[in-house]
Amino acid sequence: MSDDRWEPPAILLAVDLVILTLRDSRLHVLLVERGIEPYKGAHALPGGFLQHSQEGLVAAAHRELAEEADLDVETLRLEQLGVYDDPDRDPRGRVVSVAFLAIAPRLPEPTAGTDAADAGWHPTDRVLSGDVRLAFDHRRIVADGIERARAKLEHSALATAFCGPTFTITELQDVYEAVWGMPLDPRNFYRKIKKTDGFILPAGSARKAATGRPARLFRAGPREVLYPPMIRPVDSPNGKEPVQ
Amino acid sequence: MSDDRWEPPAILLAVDLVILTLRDSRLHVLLVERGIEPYKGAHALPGGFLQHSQEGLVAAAHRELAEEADLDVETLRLEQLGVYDDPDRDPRGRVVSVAFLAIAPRLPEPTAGTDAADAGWHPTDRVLSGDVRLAFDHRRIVADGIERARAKLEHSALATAFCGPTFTITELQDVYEAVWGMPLDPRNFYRKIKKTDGFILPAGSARKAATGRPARLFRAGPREVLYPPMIRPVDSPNGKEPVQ
DNA sequence: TTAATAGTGTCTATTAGACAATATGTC
DNA sequence: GACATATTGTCTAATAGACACTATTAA
Repeated sequence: MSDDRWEPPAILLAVDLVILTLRDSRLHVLLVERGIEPYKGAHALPGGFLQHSQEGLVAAAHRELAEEADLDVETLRLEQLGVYDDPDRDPRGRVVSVAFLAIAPRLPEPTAGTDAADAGWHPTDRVLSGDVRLAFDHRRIVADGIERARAKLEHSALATAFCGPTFTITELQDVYEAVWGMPLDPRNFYRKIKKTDGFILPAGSARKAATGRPARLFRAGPREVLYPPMIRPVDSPNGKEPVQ
Repeated sequence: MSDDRWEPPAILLAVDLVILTLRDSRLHVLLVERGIEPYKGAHALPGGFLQHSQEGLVAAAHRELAEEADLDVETLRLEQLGVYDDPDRDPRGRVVSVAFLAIAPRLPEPTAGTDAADAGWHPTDRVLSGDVRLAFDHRRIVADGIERARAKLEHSALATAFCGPTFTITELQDVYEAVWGMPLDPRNFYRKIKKTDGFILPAGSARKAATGRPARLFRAGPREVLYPPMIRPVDSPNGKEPVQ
């Protein structure tokens, strides 16, 4: 610990938010355009410093999201993603940032707030590929957030958080396909979802049909943890052969 | 973000360490006896404040571990466990703590360092049950660390980190049984482990036998991610609580 | 009717789980 | 020999994956 004359180090605490949503069956992340230096004009995750010593991290995250993107944030469930503390990650000095992850259903285009020149959804693949360049270490944070979402889709009912209050099983499959980045067999998916007790519940009668048979509607069920889990087809994990 | 006359809040950053090991087939956690207020004399996780503004979190964790428990810490791989930021968690003021998790093979009894009156291994069940009371919110942190270890045993080769350089399959099973807290069938376990390519590699010939047939020796293989995963028998699909 | 999507059924290869049988050491 | 633990084998129920088939709407 410390002796009595020890001087607390000057370290700033910040929060960064990875907000993911689905638009046109593609995974998108919420980015702002930075209005101040450093990285002025560059894209970045919403976020900022804790404002006073009693402010909680989650409270700060909600505040920044409201300030920068004017999103209705009450319904978002923030989950701790990790701490980013590379001493050189911010040119202003030592900034330790706690990243949060949240999943949003289809939301209206956010309006720019005060601090950020612009806020909007960007396809995650354009961020990961480097086509959209992010300030600080935010690309890494986005990558970590996506990987977390992929993993959580396997073991939790997180997928329903991407959907509105009611949804079809095909819409739910769209979520899995977009986040996992791979196609799934609709028939096996349907069977697996319906056999997982408490994952989804019937919600009224059928609806929707630009064409084809109308789909039944469901809503999120009480089950949070999926057991057995949804299985993410092997893309190429750590060197396992397709078949022995 | 901030305007130019904004005063940085006085927030202290700390690290806490959950070091788990196996002793007599029971899961143990490393605790120190606090030598200073608050909670002087109580058990607590090793940890402490960042000492200067350029010190990294992992570096601080290593330093504290060396100071307080005099453990050879070079081989420990620290993994971020989470951030604990309840404004009331420390009576001295606002202390935000980053917890790390590490798994240690059987280690010698640690010797007390300078800051801590005593350091030693304590069975985790006595911590979780409340028989051993911890300072601050450290009981919660230990619980989170154990749950993380349980989950990681399913999908990673973490179990080998509990073992020495070489081990038998039965010893590996002991790890799973102790961390998961449930018995496993040795024959099915044996088959499952051996069919997972790259999990373990043969290491010399047989050895060890107080009684019974000598077991073959193995060492950790290159595989880090287990696919398909080890399956934790369902005893209660305990839900994960949302991060506050 | 056709087109298009929703939903069901069926077969097969794999595997988790239960547990018998055999191997190899010490006493 | 008895005993204890390690290792292999075998049977069965469950299920992921592939895919044919039926159902229900709009045009």
